[in-house]
Amino acid sequence: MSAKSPEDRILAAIRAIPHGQVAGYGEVAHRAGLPGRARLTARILSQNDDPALPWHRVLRSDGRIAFPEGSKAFREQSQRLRAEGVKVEGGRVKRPRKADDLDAALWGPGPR
DNA sequence: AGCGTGACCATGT
DNA sequence: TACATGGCCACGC
Repeated sequence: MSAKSPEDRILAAIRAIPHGQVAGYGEVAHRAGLPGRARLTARILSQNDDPALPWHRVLRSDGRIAFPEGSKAFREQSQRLRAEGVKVEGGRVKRPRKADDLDAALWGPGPR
């Protein structure tokens, strides 16, 4: 059967991140069935060459962009995130907490 | 085999 | 929130 390599799993986990949402490196690794391999995720992304991979949805665990502020990649990532409705301020991503998310679900873009 | 480096993380202060 | 420390794992020299 398909004995997938860790790389394939991580890539799949990243592709599984919904539009407008973000995830941490460790979180991605965990979802890929590789707990504790956050650095592996980072390395995969640095080596990836798939333009269809939503790498911009992957951030550090504290919601910060993993690039130095002002760098090219940094601007690229923040811009893409904003294009998906994610707020980015000071190199940090305002990620909706559960409570805020619930609020948004009730009063925000949802039905009614 | 040892050492340094890296798109990291959890914990403590 | 910011900084320091220890841990993790893969790669190159």
